[in-house]
Amino acid sequence: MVGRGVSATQVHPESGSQPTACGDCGIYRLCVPAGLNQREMSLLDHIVKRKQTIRRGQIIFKAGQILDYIYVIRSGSAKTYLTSDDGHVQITGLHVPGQLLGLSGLGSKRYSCHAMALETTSVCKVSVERLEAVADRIPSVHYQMLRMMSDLICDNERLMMLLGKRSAEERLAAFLIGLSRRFAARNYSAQHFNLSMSRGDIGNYLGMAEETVCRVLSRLHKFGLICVQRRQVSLLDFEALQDLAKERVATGHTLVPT
Amino acid sequence: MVGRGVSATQVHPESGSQPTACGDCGIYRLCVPAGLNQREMSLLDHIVKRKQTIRRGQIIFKAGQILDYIYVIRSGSAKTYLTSDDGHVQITGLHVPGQLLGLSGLGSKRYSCHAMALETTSVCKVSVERLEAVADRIPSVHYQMLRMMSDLICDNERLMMLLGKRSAEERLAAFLIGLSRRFAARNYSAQHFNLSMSRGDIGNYLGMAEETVCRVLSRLHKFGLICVQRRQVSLLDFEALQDLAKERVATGHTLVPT
DNA sequence: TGTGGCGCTTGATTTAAGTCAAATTTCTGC
DNA sequence: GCAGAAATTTGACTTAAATCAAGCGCCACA
Repeated sequence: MVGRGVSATQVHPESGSQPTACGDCGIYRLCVPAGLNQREMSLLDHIVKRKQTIRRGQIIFKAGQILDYIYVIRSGSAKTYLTSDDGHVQITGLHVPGQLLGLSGLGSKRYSCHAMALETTSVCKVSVERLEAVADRIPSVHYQMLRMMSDLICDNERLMMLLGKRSAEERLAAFLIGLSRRFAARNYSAQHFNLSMSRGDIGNYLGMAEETVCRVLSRLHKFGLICVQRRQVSLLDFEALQDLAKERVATGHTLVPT
Repeated sequence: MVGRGVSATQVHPESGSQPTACGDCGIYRLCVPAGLNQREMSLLDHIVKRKQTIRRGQIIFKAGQILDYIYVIRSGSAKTYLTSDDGHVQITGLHVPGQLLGLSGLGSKRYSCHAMALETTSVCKVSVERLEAVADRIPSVHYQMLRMMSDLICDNERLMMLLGKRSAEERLAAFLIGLSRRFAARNYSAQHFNLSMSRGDIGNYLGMAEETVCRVLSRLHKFGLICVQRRQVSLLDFEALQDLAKERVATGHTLVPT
């Protein structure tokens, strides 16, 4: 059984410590300072407001606001989403430690989407103005920014592939595998983790009804591919999940109860 | 009746002329040199290989190849797409004049997707290596790159909103309106234009079957919102299309034949 | 100028997933 | 600890869109 109420994010050795310089941060390889030398990193260090804590459900920024800060997730997670005039909401991203929030607004100087913490989340705040000043002096910071943005675009491309034309089962399997890989890259457990989003949010993100998310999760559980209890997930058969996520057989290849 | 076989893209005053400096290019405001001064633009001018012509169906680059050039569409259009190991294809973008191709590969130094011309298309080729050299000397070029990438991310966010959870009718209406707006921004006709993609491609892009694209287009035609003949489209009732694209009424609000 | 083929269209049928509804469990604030 | 709210689950039914299938029309190329 999976430990109840113990979030995977609490496993990280970093949490609970005092604000740290970028070089000592557990995720700096995934963050802006990756590839900078000592001197460059120290310049960056000076413009980062470290370790703001944001509670679950709290809004980090809203679409349309002036883009004053870029946020980096240190621990926890956040969702980004758009809302249309008719009240429809679309979640556009699920963000985990090491990811930057706000990049899509750099062009217009305004946030292009809303961002909300999905759990208690620790972020670094970087003033855009000062970041630009530093970037003008250190070309590699510019390249880091470009890298992170192009990575974001690649993520979006992959997500589009997922949303394009796949069954609910395939999408959810791919979603779980993708999450697992991202956690693995951050030294969290790839097998046991916490879905910080509600069923409704997952459904919105993946383009299916909340009830469908429940049903598919139940089915995957019943067939022993995963174990879900509320928001705790364990991936039991990674291989089978991968097959489900990738394979496209012409005739409806789905799991059916015996 | 819409002129048969005359592509909207041929309306542009630019086409047919000789290679031009960036400052004389009809779309420079949408392109990298936007906002540069004379001196900066002239530096950029020197590293641009102008006016390569690519024929319909020709591949511009493939995913995985070393990212040597960024391409800018001068006229025509291109699609970008991903392929998965199982042969599934997902179109991730439809690109029109002024848009850059290849940006998503900047992080990994390899193209992250394939790109193919949808019609006879004219592009500028920019060496990434030399672009980076120029960008290191002219900070504003860096900002232009950032701007174009963040715009691309915004486009993707909006697309995700579209694909998320909307009916076939809404998606197609939004697709047509979006295309129309993009053409308008480029001084092409917002009312009459050429769908450079096949029904199959549109379906793939919007996450629906080819047959559904046909049926929805027919329906929109029958109700007088648009006029379609093969790939020539005229938007006859922009208002109604907008309503269709945006409005979300709880009870299935769709056009039904009397 | 005929012809093969691809792209498009339309109809009939099936089906995956949505919607509605209700029970149950878990969380939160007091 | 308890009441109320929120999240999750499951079942029954409906439906939008997919699939299967066949015919048509335009275009390219011999």
